[in-house]
Amino acid sequence: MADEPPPVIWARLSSQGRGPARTLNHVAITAVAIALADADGVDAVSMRKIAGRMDHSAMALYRHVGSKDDLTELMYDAVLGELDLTGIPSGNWRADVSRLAREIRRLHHAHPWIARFGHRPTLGPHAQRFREAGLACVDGLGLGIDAMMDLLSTALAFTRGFVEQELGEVEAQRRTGLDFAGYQRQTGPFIAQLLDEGDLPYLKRLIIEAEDFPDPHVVFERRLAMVLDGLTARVDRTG
Amino acid sequence: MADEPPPVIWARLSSQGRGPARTLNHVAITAVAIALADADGVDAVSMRKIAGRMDHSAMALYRHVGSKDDLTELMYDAVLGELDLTGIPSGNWRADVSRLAREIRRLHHAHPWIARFGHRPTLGPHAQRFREAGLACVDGLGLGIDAMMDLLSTALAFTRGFVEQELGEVEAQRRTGLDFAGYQRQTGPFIAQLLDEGDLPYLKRLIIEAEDFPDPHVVFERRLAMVLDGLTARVDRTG
DNA sequence: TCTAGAAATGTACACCGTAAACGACTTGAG
DNA sequence: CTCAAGTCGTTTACGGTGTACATTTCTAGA
Repeated sequence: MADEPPPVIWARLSSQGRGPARTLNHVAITAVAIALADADGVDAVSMRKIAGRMDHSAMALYRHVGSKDDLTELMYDAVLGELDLTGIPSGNWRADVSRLAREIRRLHHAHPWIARFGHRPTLGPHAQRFREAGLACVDGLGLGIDAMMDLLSTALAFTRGFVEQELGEVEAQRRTGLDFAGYQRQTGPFIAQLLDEGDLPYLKRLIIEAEDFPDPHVVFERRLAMVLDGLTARVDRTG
Repeated sequence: MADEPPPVIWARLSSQGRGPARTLNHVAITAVAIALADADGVDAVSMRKIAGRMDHSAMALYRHVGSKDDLTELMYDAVLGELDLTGIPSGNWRADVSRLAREIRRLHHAHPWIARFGHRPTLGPHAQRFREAGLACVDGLGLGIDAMMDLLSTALAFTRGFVEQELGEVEAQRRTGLDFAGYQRQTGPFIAQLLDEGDLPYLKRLIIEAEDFPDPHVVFERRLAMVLDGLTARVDRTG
Protein backbone atom coordinates (compact mmCIF):
# COMPACT_ATOMS: atom_id res chain seq x y z
CA MET A 1 0.00 0.00 0.00
CA ALA A 2 1.49 3.31 -1.08
CA ASP A 3 1.98 5.90 1.62
CA GLU A 4 0.13 8.67 -0.18
CA PRO A 5 0.22 12.21 1.12
CA PRO A 6 -2.93 12.98 3.11
CA PRO A 7 -5.55 14.89 1.12
CA VAL A 8 -6.16 17.33 3.94
CA ILE A 9 -3.72 20.23 3.80
CA TRP A 10 -3.60 20.50 7.53
CA ALA A 11 -2.16 17.03 7.77
CA ARG A 12 0.36 17.74 5.04
CA LEU A 13 2.24 20.63 6.59
CA SER A 14 5.51 18.83 7.02
CA SER A 15 8.41 19.65 9.27
CA GLN A 16 12.04 19.91 8.25
CA GLY A 17 13.59 16.58 7.31
CA ARG A 18 16.75 16.20 5.32
CA GLY A 19 17.67 18.52 2.50
CA PRO A 20 18.69 22.16 2.18
CA ALA A 21 17.60 24.57 4.87
CA ARG A 22 14.20 26.01 4.07
CA THR A 23 13.97 29.57 2.91
CA LEU A 24 10.19 29.51 2.67
CA ASN A 25 7.29 28.29 4.75
CA HIS A 26 3.56 28.22 4.32
CA VAL A 27 2.95 30.83 6.99
CA ALA A 28 5.04 33.45 5.23
CA ILE A 29 3.58 32.55 1.84
CA THR A 30 0.07 32.85 3.22
CA ALA A 31 0.87 36.21 4.77
CA VAL A 32 2.15 37.61 1.47
CA ALA A 33 -0.88 36.23 -0.36
CA ILE A 34 -3.18 37.91 2.13
CA ALA A 35 -1.34 41.20 1.83
CA LEU A 36 -1.67 41.02 -1.93
CA ALA A 37 -5.38 40.22 -1.75
CA ASP A 38 -5.99 43.05 0.70
CA ALA A 39 -4.16 45.55 -1.45
CA ASP A 40 -5.21 44.67 -4.98
CA GLY A 41 -8.12 42.29 -4.70
CA VAL A 42 -8.23 38.54 -4.81
CA ASP A 43 -7.92 38.40 -8.58
CA ALA A 44 -4.50 40.00 -8.31
CA VAL A 45 -3.17 37.11 -6.24
CA SER A 46 -1.06 34.84 -8.37
CA MET A 47 1.63 32.36 -7.56
CA ARG A 48 4.12 34.35 -9.62
CA LYS A 49 3.39 37.61 -7.83
CA ILE A 50 3.60 36.03 -4.41
CA ALA A 51 6.88 34.40 -5.34
CA GLY A 52 8.17 37.66 -6.80
CA ARG A 53 7.58 39.48 -3.54
CA MET A 54 9.51 36.80 -1.73
CA ASP A 55 12.39 36.73 -4.23
CA HIS A 56 11.71 33.20 -5.29
CA SER A 57 10.46 31.34 -8.30
CA ALA A 58 6.79 30.55 -8.57
CA MET A 59 7.36 26.82 -8.41
CA ALA A 60 9.16 27.09 -5.10
CA LEU A 61 5.82 27.79 -3.45
CA TYR A 62 4.54 24.39 -4.46
CA ARG A 63 6.92 22.72 -2.01
CA HIS A 64 4.84 24.30 0.72
CA VAL A 65 1.26 24.72 -0.38
CA GLY A 66 0.43 21.97 -2.83
CA SER A 67 -1.82 24.06 -5.04
CA LYS A 68 -3.41 27.44 -5.25
CA ASP A 69 -6.61 25.94 -3.93
CA ASP A 70 -4.74 24.83 -0.84
CA LEU A 71 -3.33 28.30 -0.49
CA THR A 72 -6.78 29.83 -0.42
CA GLU A 73 -7.72 27.50 2.40
CA LEU A 74 -4.62 28.54 4.30
CA MET A 75 -5.48 32.18 3.66
CA TYR A 76 -9.00 31.74 4.93
CA ASP A 77 -7.94 30.03 8.11
CA ALA A 78 -5.12 32.48 8.74
CA VAL A 79 -7.58 35.34 8.57
CA LEU A 80 -9.90 33.59 11.02
CA GLY A 81 -6.98 33.83 13.42
CA GLU A 82 -7.58 37.58 13.58
CA LEU A 83 -10.90 37.09 15.32
CA ASP A 84 -10.90 38.49 18.82
CA LEU A 85 -12.54 35.88 21.01
CA THR A 86 -11.29 37.04 24.40
CA GLY A 87 -13.81 36.79 27.19
CA ILE A 88 -16.03 34.40 25.24
CA PRO A 89 -18.18 32.80 26.52
CA SER A 90 -19.19 35.49 28.98
CA GLY A 91 -22.35 33.86 30.31
CA ASN A 92 -24.63 36.14 28.29
CA TRP A 93 -25.26 34.15 25.14
CA ARG A 94 -27.01 36.91 23.26
CA ALA A 95 -24.21 39.37 23.86
CA ASP A 96 -21.67 36.74 22.86
CA VAL A 97 -23.38 35.80 19.63
CA SER A 98 -23.72 39.47 18.79
CA ARG A 99 -20.04 39.92 19.35
CA LEU A 100 -19.19 36.97 17.12
CA ALA A 101 -21.39 38.41 14.40
CA ARG A 102 -19.67 41.79 14.68
CA GLU A 103 -16.27 40.13 14.60
CA ILE A 104 -17.15 38.21 11.45
CA ARG A 105 -18.39 41.39 9.86
CA ARG A 106 -15.24 43.25 10.87
CA LEU A 107 -13.18 40.48 9.35
CA HIS A 108 -15.00 40.69 6.04
CA HIS A 109 -14.45 44.42 5.93
CA ALA A 110 -10.76 44.01 6.65
CA HIS A 111 -10.43 41.29 3.98
CA PRO A 112 -13.26 41.75 1.48
CA TRP A 113 -12.01 38.85 -0.62
CA ILE A 114 -12.97 36.15 1.88
CA ALA A 115 -16.55 36.35 0.67
CA ARG A 116 -15.37 34.99 -2.67
CA PHE A 117 -14.17 31.75 -1.12
CA GLY A 118 -17.69 30.63 -0.45
CA HIS A 119 -17.02 29.83 3.18
CA ARG A 120 -15.95 26.34 2.40
CA PRO A 121 -15.69 24.06 5.39
CA THR A 122 -12.15 24.23 6.64
CA LEU A 123 -10.44 21.97 9.10
CA GLY A 124 -7.85 24.58 9.97
CA PRO A 125 -6.94 25.37 13.55
CA HIS A 126 -8.52 28.80 13.64
CA ALA A 127 -11.79 27.54 12.22
CA GLN A 128 -11.80 24.96 14.99
CA ARG A 129 -11.11 27.57 17.62
CA PHE A 130 -13.93 29.69 16.28
CA ARG A 131 -16.40 26.83 16.24
CA GLU A 132 -15.51 25.85 19.78
CA ALA A 133 -15.92 29.41 21.00
CA GLY A 134 -19.20 29.82 19.17
CA LEU A 135 -20.75 26.65 20.54
CA ALA A 136 -19.53 27.48 24.02
CA CYS A 137 -21.61 30.66 23.87
CA VAL A 138 -24.85 28.77 23.34
CA ASP A 139 -24.09 25.94 25.73
CA GLY A 140 -25.89 25.56 29.03
CA LEU A 141 -29.23 26.78 27.72
CA GLY A 142 -30.84 23.38 27.93
CA LEU A 143 -30.46 22.81 24.20
CA GLY A 144 -29.04 19.84 22.34
CA ILE A 145 -26.07 20.22 20.02
CA ASP A 146 -28.32 20.47 16.96
CA ALA A 147 -30.33 23.33 18.41
CA MET A 148 -27.09 25.00 19.50
CA MET A 149 -25.87 24.81 15.93
CA ASP A 150 -29.17 26.26 14.78
CA LEU A 151 -28.68 29.34 16.92
CA LEU A 152 -25.08 29.92 15.98
CA SER A 153 -25.36 29.11 12.28
CA THR A 154 -28.46 31.21 11.83
CA ALA A 155 -26.84 34.30 13.30
CA LEU A 156 -23.70 33.77 11.25
CA ALA A 157 -25.55 32.96 8.04
CA PHE A 158 -27.40 36.26 8.36
CA THR A 159 -24.15 38.06 9.06
CA ARG A 160 -22.38 36.62 6.04
CA GLY A 161 -25.32 37.34 3.79
CA PHE A 162 -25.51 40.90 5.05
CA VAL A 163 -21.83 41.55 4.67
CA GLU A 164 -21.78 40.08 1.21
CA GLN A 165 -24.41 42.44 -0.03
CA GLU A 166 -22.58 45.28 1.70
CA LEU A 167 -19.28 44.34 0.08
CA GLY A 168 -20.85 43.69 -3.29
CA GLU A 169 -21.46 47.41 -3.60
CA VAL A 170 -18.03 48.32 -2.30
CA GLU A 171 -16.35 45.94 -4.71
CA ALA A 172 -18.44 47.14 -7.63
CA GLN A 173 -17.04 50.59 -6.98
CA ARG A 174 -13.50 49.32 -6.54
CA ARG A 175 -13.62 47.47 -9.85
CA THR A 176 -14.83 50.48 -11.75
CA GLY A 177 -12.37 52.69 -9.91
CA LEU A 178 -15.07 55.18 -9.05
CA ASP A 179 -15.94 56.75 -5.73
CA PHE A 180 -19.52 56.83 -4.55
CA ALA A 181 -20.27 60.14 -6.20
CA GLY A 182 -18.83 59.01 -9.52
CA TYR A 183 -20.72 55.76 -9.29
CA GLN A 184 -23.97 57.60 -8.70
CA ARG A 185 -23.23 60.00 -11.54
CA GLN A 186 -22.76 57.02 -13.87
CA THR A 187 -25.83 55.09 -12.83
CA GLY A 188 -28.02 58.10 -12.16
CA PRO A 189 -29.21 58.72 -15.73
CA PHE A 190 -30.06 55.07 -16.20
CA ILE A 191 -32.08 54.95 -13.00
CA ALA A 192 -33.90 58.12 -14.00
CA GLN A 193 -34.75 56.44 -17.29
CA LEU A 194 -36.01 53.37 -15.44
CA LEU A 195 -38.27 55.51 -13.31
CA ASP A 196 -39.68 57.17 -16.38
CA GLU A 197 -40.24 54.06 -18.43
CA GLY A 198 -40.96 51.18 -16.16
CA ASP A 199 -43.60 50.43 -13.63
CA LEU A 200 -41.34 50.33 -10.58
CA PRO A 201 -43.30 51.90 -7.71
CA TYR A 202 -41.03 50.61 -4.96
CA LEU A 203 -37.86 51.78 -6.66
CA LYS A 204 -39.49 55.20 -6.71
CA ARG A 205 -40.40 54.95 -3.03
CA LEU A 206 -36.87 53.86 -2.20
CA ILE A 207 -35.41 56.89 -3.89
CA ILE A 208 -37.93 59.32 -2.44
CA GLU A 209 -38.64 58.00 1.04
CA ALA A 210 -35.61 55.96 2.07
CA GLU A 211 -33.03 57.37 4.40
CA ASP A 212 -30.43 59.03 2.24
CA PHE A 213 -27.16 57.83 3.70
CA PRO A 214 -27.94 55.16 6.28
CA ASP A 215 -25.04 54.24 8.53
CA PRO A 216 -24.30 50.61 7.62
CA HIS A 217 -23.33 49.82 11.19
CA VAL A 218 -26.70 50.99 12.45
CA VAL A 219 -28.54 49.03 9.78
CA PHE A 220 -26.54 45.92 10.63
CA GLU A 221 -27.26 46.22 14.35
CA ARG A 222 -30.94 46.80 13.72
CA ARG A 223 -31.32 43.71 11.56
CA LEU A 224 -29.06 41.57 13.72
CA ALA A 225 -31.27 42.44 16.68
CA MET A 226 -34.29 41.14 14.79
CA VAL A 227 -32.54 37.86 14.07
CA LEU A 228 -31.49 37.54 17.69
CA ASP A 229 -35.06 38.18 18.77
CA GLY A 230 -36.02 35.14 16.76
CA LEU A 231 -33.30 33.07 18.38
CA THR A 232 -34.28 34.30 21.83
CA ALA A 233 -37.83 33.13 21.27
CA ARG A 234 -36.47 29.69 20.45
CA VAL A 235 -34.32 29.61 23.58
CA ASP A 236 -37.16 30.78 25.81
CA ARG A 237 -39.41 28.09 24.44
CA THR A 238 -37.09 25.38 25.77
CA GLY A 239 -34.82 26.92 28.37
CA MET B 1 -18.27 66.22 -25.74
CA ALA B 2 -17.74 62.62 -26.83
CA ASP B 3 -20.78 60.42 -26.84
CA GLU B 4 -19.26 57.74 -24.66
CA PRO B 5 -21.00 54.40 -24.23
CA PRO B 6 -22.93 54.29 -20.97
CA PRO B 7 -21.10 52.46 -18.17
CA VAL B 8 -24.19 50.50 -17.23
CA ILE B 9 -24.51 47.36 -19.33
CA TRP B 10 -28.24 47.55 -19.32
CA ALA B 11 -28.11 50.85 -21.14
CA ARG B 12 -25.59 49.55 -23.62
CA LEU B 13 -27.56 46.73 -25.20
CA SER B 14 -27.78 48.23 -28.67
CA SER B 15 -30.24 47.47 -31.39
CA GLN B 16 -29.55 46.73 -35.04
CA GLY B 17 -28.15 49.67 -37.04
CA ARG B 18 -26.36 49.37 -40.31
CA GLY B 19 -23.85 46.62 -41.00
CA PRO B 20 -24.01 42.90 -41.55
CA ALA B 21 -26.98 41.06 -40.11
CA ARG B 22 -26.29 39.91 -36.58
CA THR B 23 -25.64 36.26 -35.94
CA LEU B 24 -25.18 36.68 -32.20
CA ASN B 25 -26.95 38.44 -29.39
CA HIS B 26 -26.33 38.83 -25.69
CA VAL B 27 -29.28 36.66 -24.71
CA ALA B 28 -27.97 33.62 -26.57
CA ILE B 29 -24.42 34.24 -25.34
CA THR B 30 -25.64 34.48 -21.77
CA ALA B 31 -27.64 31.27 -22.13
CA VAL B 32 -24.62 29.34 -23.36
CA ALA B 33 -22.48 30.77 -20.58
CA ILE B 34 -25.05 29.68 -18.00
CA ALA B 35 -25.25 26.20 -19.50
CA LEU B 36 -21.47 25.92 -19.32
CA ALA B 37 -21.37 27.11 -15.72
CA ASP B 38 -24.13 24.70 -14.71
CA ALA B 39 -22.39 21.76 -16.34
CA ASP B 40 -18.74 22.30 -15.52
CA GLY B 41 -18.56 24.99 -12.86
CA VAL B 42 -18.00 28.69 -13.18
CA ASP B 43 -14.26 28.31 -13.64
CA ALA B 44 -14.89 26.40 -16.85
CA VAL B 45 -16.64 29.38 -18.42
CA SER B 46 -14.34 31.11 -20.86
CA MET B 47 -14.98 33.38 -23.79
CA ARG B 48 -13.34 30.89 -26.12
CA LYS B 49 -15.47 27.99 -24.96
CA ILE B 50 -18.66 29.99 -25.22
CA ALA B 51 -17.70 31.13 -28.69
CA GLY B 52 -16.75 27.59 -29.68
CA ARG B 53 -20.16 26.29 -28.75
CA MET B 54 -21.73 28.96 -30.90
CA ASP B 55 -19.41 28.43 -33.87
CA HIS B 56 -17.90 31.85 -33.62
CA SER B 57 -14.61 33.42 -32.69
CA ALA B 58 -14.01 34.54 -29.14
CA MET B 59 -13.73 38.15 -30.12
CA ALA B 60 -17.12 38.15 -31.75
CA LEU B 61 -18.67 38.01 -28.29
CA TYR B 62 -17.18 41.36 -27.40
CA ARG B 63 -19.49 43.07 -29.86
CA HIS B 64 -22.31 42.09 -27.53
CA VAL B 65 -21.11 41.87 -23.95
CA GLY B 66 -18.31 44.37 -23.49
CA SER B 67 -16.27 42.24 -21.11
CA LYS B 68 -16.41 39.05 -19.18
CA ASP B 69 -17.38 41.04 -16.13
CA ASP B 70 -20.39 42.34 -18.00
CA LEU B 71 -21.24 38.81 -19.00
CA THR B 72 -21.34 37.68 -15.38
CA GLU B 73 -23.80 40.44 -14.63
CA LEU B 74 -25.96 39.33 -17.53
CA MET B 75 -25.74 35.74 -16.29
CA TYR B 76 -26.79 36.73 -12.81
CA ASP B 77 -29.78 38.70 -13.94
CA ALA B 78 -30.84 36.06 -16.44
CA VAL B 79 -30.90 33.47 -13.70
CA LEU B 80 -33.01 35.75 -11.51
CA GLY B 81 -35.55 35.49 -14.29
CA GLU B 82 -36.12 31.87 -13.29
CA LEU B 83 -37.65 32.93 -9.99
CA ASP B 84 -41.30 31.96 -9.72
CA LEU B 85 -43.09 34.98 -8.33
CA THR B 86 -46.64 34.09 -9.34
CA GLY B 87 -49.27 34.94 -6.77
CA ILE B 88 -46.99 37.31 -4.92
CA PRO B 89 -47.97 39.28 -2.93
CA SER B 90 -50.67 37.04 -1.54
CA GLY B 91 -51.66 39.14 1.45
CA ASN B 92 -49.82 36.91 3.93
CA TRP B 93 -46.46 38.59 4.20
CA ARG B 94 -44.83 35.83 6.22
CA ALA B 95 -45.81 33.15 3.74
CA ASP B 96 -44.63 35.36 0.88
CA VAL B 97 -41.25 36.09 2.38
CA SER B 98 -40.80 32.40 3.12
CA ARG B 99 -41.57 31.62 -0.47
CA LEU B 100 -39.07 34.16 -1.72
CA ALA B 101 -36.44 32.66 0.55
CA ARG B 102 -37.16 29.18 -0.76
CA GLU B 103 -37.06 30.43 -4.32
CA ILE B 104 -33.67 32.04 -3.77
CA ARG B 105 -32.39 28.86 -2.22
CA ARG B 106 -33.76 26.79 -5.09
CA LEU B 107 -32.03 29.10 -7.52
CA HIS B 108 -28.69 28.69 -5.80
CA HIS B 109 -29.03 24.94 -5.92
CA ALA B 110 -29.87 25.01 -9.61
CA HIS B 111 -26.92 27.33 -10.33
CA PRO B 112 -24.36 26.88 -7.57
CA TRP B 113 -21.99 29.33 -9.21
CA ILE B 114 -24.09 32.42 -8.49
CA ALA B 115 -22.73 32.49 -4.96
CA ARG B 116 -19.32 33.26 -6.41
CA PHE B 117 -20.49 36.54 -7.90
CA GLY B 118 -20.81 38.13 -4.51
CA HIS B 119 -24.38 39.29 -5.10
CA ARG B 120 -23.30 42.49 -6.64
CA PRO B 121 -26.04 45.06 -7.03
CA THR B 122 -27.45 44.66 -10.50
CA LEU B 123 -29.69 47.03 -12.36
CA GLY B 124 -31.01 44.29 -14.62
CA PRO B 125 -34.70 43.85 -15.32
CA HIS B 126 -35.12 40.64 -13.34
CA ALA B 127 -33.41 42.06 -10.29
CA GLN B 128 -35.86 44.94 -10.49
CA ARG B 129 -38.81 42.61 -10.81
CA PHE B 130 -37.62 40.66 -7.80
CA ARG B 131 -37.15 43.77 -5.67
CA GLU B 132 -40.58 45.05 -6.58
CA ALA B 133 -42.20 41.73 -5.73
CA GLY B 134 -40.29 41.47 -2.47
CA LEU B 135 -41.20 44.92 -1.27
CA ALA B 136 -44.80 44.39 -2.28
CA CYS B 137 -44.92 41.45 0.16
CA VAL B 138 -44.07 43.62 3.13
CA ASP B 139 -46.15 46.62 2.13
CA GLY B 140 -49.29 47.58 3.96
CA LEU B 141 -48.00 46.59 7.37
CA GLY B 142 -47.76 50.14 8.59
CA LEU B 143 -44.02 50.24 8.04
CA GLY B 144 -41.88 52.80 6.24
CA ILE B 145 -39.77 51.82 3.27
CA ASP B 146 -36.66 51.46 5.44
CA ALA B 147 -38.35 49.01 7.80
CA MET B 148 -39.74 47.15 4.82
CA MET B 149 -36.23 46.78 3.47
CA ASP B 150 -35.11 45.59 6.89
CA LEU B 151 -37.62 42.74 6.81
CA LEU B 152 -36.89 41.65 3.28
CA SER B 153 -33.13 42.06 3.35
CA THR B 154 -32.77 40.26 6.66
CA ALA B 155 -34.65 37.21 5.46
CA LEU B 156 -32.69 37.14 2.22
CA ALA B 157 -29.34 37.77 3.87
CA PHE B 158 -29.94 34.77 6.08
CA THR B 159 -30.98 32.72 3.08
CA ARG B 160 -27.90 33.58 1.08
CA GLY B 161 -25.62 32.94 4.01
CA PHE B 162 -27.25 29.59 4.63
CA VAL B 163 -27.10 28.49 1.04
CA GLU B 164 -23.52 29.54 0.72
CA GLN B 165 -22.43 27.36 3.56
CA GLU B 166 -24.53 24.56 2.14
CA LEU B 167 -22.98 24.91 -1.29
CA GLY B 168 -19.49 25.32 0.09
CA GLU B 169 -19.60 21.70 1.12
CA VAL B 170 -21.15 20.56 -2.13
CA GLU B 171 -18.55 22.41 -4.15
CA ALA B 172 -15.71 21.10 -2.03
CA GLN B 173 -16.82 17.63 -2.98
CA ARG B 174 -17.26 18.49 -6.64
CA ARG B 175 -13.76 19.94 -6.84
CA THR B 176 -12.14 16.91 -5.27
CA GLY B 177 -14.32 14.65 -7.37
CA LEU B 178 -15.33 12.60 -4.35
CA ASP B 179 -18.74 11.58 -3.18
CA PHE B 180 -19.73 12.09 0.42
CA ALA B 181 -18.46 8.70 1.52
CA GLY B 182 -15.10 9.24 -0.15
CA TYR B 183 -14.86 12.69 1.34
CA GLN B 184 -15.49 11.29 4.80
CA ARG B 185 -12.97 8.54 4.26
CA GLN B 186 -10.36 11.13 3.36
CA THR B 187 -11.01 13.53 6.20
CA GLY B 188 -11.90 10.87 8.77
CA PRO B 189 -8.40 9.99 9.92
CA PHE B 190 -7.47 13.63 10.32
CA ILE B 191 -10.57 14.35 12.38
CA ALA B 192 -9.86 11.34 14.54
CA GLN B 193 -6.38 12.69 15.10
CA LEU B 194 -7.83 16.09 16.02
CA LEU B 195 -10.10 14.48 18.58
CA ASP B 196 -7.16 12.64 20.11
CA GLU B 197 -4.76 15.54 20.23
CA GLY B 198 -6.66 18.74 20.64
CA ASP B 199 -8.99 20.09 23.25
CA LEU B 200 -12.10 20.26 21.08
CA PRO B 201 -15.02 19.27 23.27
CA TYR B 202 -17.70 20.60 20.95
CA LEU B 203 -16.29 18.87 17.90
CA LYS B 204 -16.56 15.69 19.91
CA ARG B 205 -20.15 16.46 20.87
CA LEU B 206 -21.01 17.24 17.26
CA ILE B 207 -19.72 13.88 16.13
CA ILE B 208 -21.32 11.94 18.94
CA GLU B 209 -24.60 13.73 19.59
CA ALA B 210 -25.51 15.51 16.37
CA GLU B 211 -28.10 14.10 14.03
CA ASP B 212 -26.21 11.94 11.57
CA PHE B 213 -27.68 12.91 8.23
CA PRO B 214 -29.92 15.94 8.77
CA ASP B 215 -32.19 16.78 5.86
CA PRO B 216 -30.91 20.17 4.65
CA HIS B 217 -34.42 21.24 3.71
CA VAL B 218 -35.65 20.62 7.23
CA VAL B 219 -32.70 22.46 8.73
CA PHE B 220 -33.30 25.39 6.41
CA GLU B 221 -36.98 25.61 7.27
CA ARG B 222 -36.27 25.39 10.98
CA ARG B 223 -33.77 28.22 10.92
CA LEU B 224 -35.77 30.32 8.50
CA ALA B 225 -38.71 30.06 10.89
CA MET B 226 -36.56 31.46 13.68
CA VAL B 227 -35.56 34.42 11.54
CA LEU B 228 -39.16 35.05 10.57
CA ASP B 229 -40.15 34.94 14.23
CA GLY B 230 -37.78 37.82 14.77
CA LEU B 231 -39.27 39.74 11.88
CA THR B 232 -42.79 39.04 13.10
CA ALA B 233 -41.94 40.53 16.46
CA ARG B 234 -40.79 43.68 14.68
CA VAL B 235 -43.99 43.89 12.65
CA ASP B 236 -46.21 43.30 15.67
CA ARG B 237 -44.44 46.05 17.56
CA THR B 238 -45.54 48.61 14.97
CA GLY B 239 -48.40 47.15 13.00
C1' DT C 1 -25.23 53.79 -56.14
C1' DC C 2 -22.12 54.92 -52.82
C1' DT C 3 -20.22 54.77 -48.41
C1' DA C 4 -20.22 55.08 -43.33
C1' DG C 5 -20.22 52.11 -39.92
C1' DA C 6 -21.31 47.67 -37.70
C1' DA C 7 -20.28 42.43 -37.45
C1' DA C 8 -17.17 39.02 -37.18
C1' DT C 9 -12.40 37.25 -37.76
C1' DG C 10 -7.35 36.31 -37.01
C1' DT C 11 -3.37 37.49 -34.84
C1' DA C 12 -0.88 38.79 -30.91
C1' DC C 13 0.38 39.86 -26.09
C1' DA C 14 0.77 39.36 -21.33
C1' DC C 15 -0.55 36.60 -17.88
C1' DC C 16 -2.14 32.41 -15.44
C1' DG C 17 -1.55 27.45 -12.80
C1' DT C 18 1.40 23.81 -12.71
C1' DA C 19 3.92 19.38 -14.70
C1' DA C 20 8.62 17.74 -15.43
C1' DA C 21 13.44 17.55 -15.29
C1' DC C 22 17.28 19.17 -12.94
C1' DG C 23 21.15 20.62 -9.71
C1' DA C 24 22.31 21.97 -4.99
C1' DC C 25 22.19 20.81 -0.52
C1' DT C 26 21.50 18.33 4.19
C1' DT C 27 21.02 14.43 6.89
C1' DG C 28 20.36 9.82 8.71
C1' DA C 29 21.84 5.07 8.11
C1' DG C 30 25.81 2.06 7.52
C1' DC D 1 33.29 9.20 7.82
C1' DT D 2 30.74 7.98 3.73
C1' DC D 3 27.20 8.21 0.74
C1' DA D 4 22.67 7.40 -0.81
C1' DA D 5 18.18 9.20 0.11
C1' DG D 6 15.39 12.74 -0.07
C1' DT D 7 14.16 17.78 0.19
C1' DC D 8 14.50 22.68 -1.63
C1' DG D 9 14.42 25.66 -5.15
C1' DT D 10 15.13 26.72 -10.24
C1' DT D 11 14.38 26.53 -15.15
C1' DT D 12 11.80 25.41 -18.88
C1' DA D 13 7.60 24.40 -21.04
C1' DC D 14 2.58 23.57 -22.03
C1' DG D 15 -1.99 24.68 -22.53
C1' DG D 16 -5.05 27.79 -21.01
C1' DT D 17 -6.98 32.73 -20.02
C1' DG D 18 -8.99 37.86 -21.18
C1' DT D 19 -8.79 41.12 -24.58
C1' DA D 20 -6.35 45.01 -27.71
C1' DC D 21 -5.76 45.82 -32.48
C1' DA D 22 -5.99 45.55 -37.40
C1' DT D 23 -8.57 43.63 -41.08
C1' DT D 24 -12.24 41.91 -43.97
C1' DT D 25 -17.10 41.46 -45.02
C1' DC D 26 -21.49 43.09 -45.29
C1' DT D 27 -25.70 46.12 -45.13
C1' DA D 28 -28.71 50.27 -44.24
C1' DG D 29 -29.29 54.93 -45.04
C1' DA D 30 -27.93 59.23 -47.81
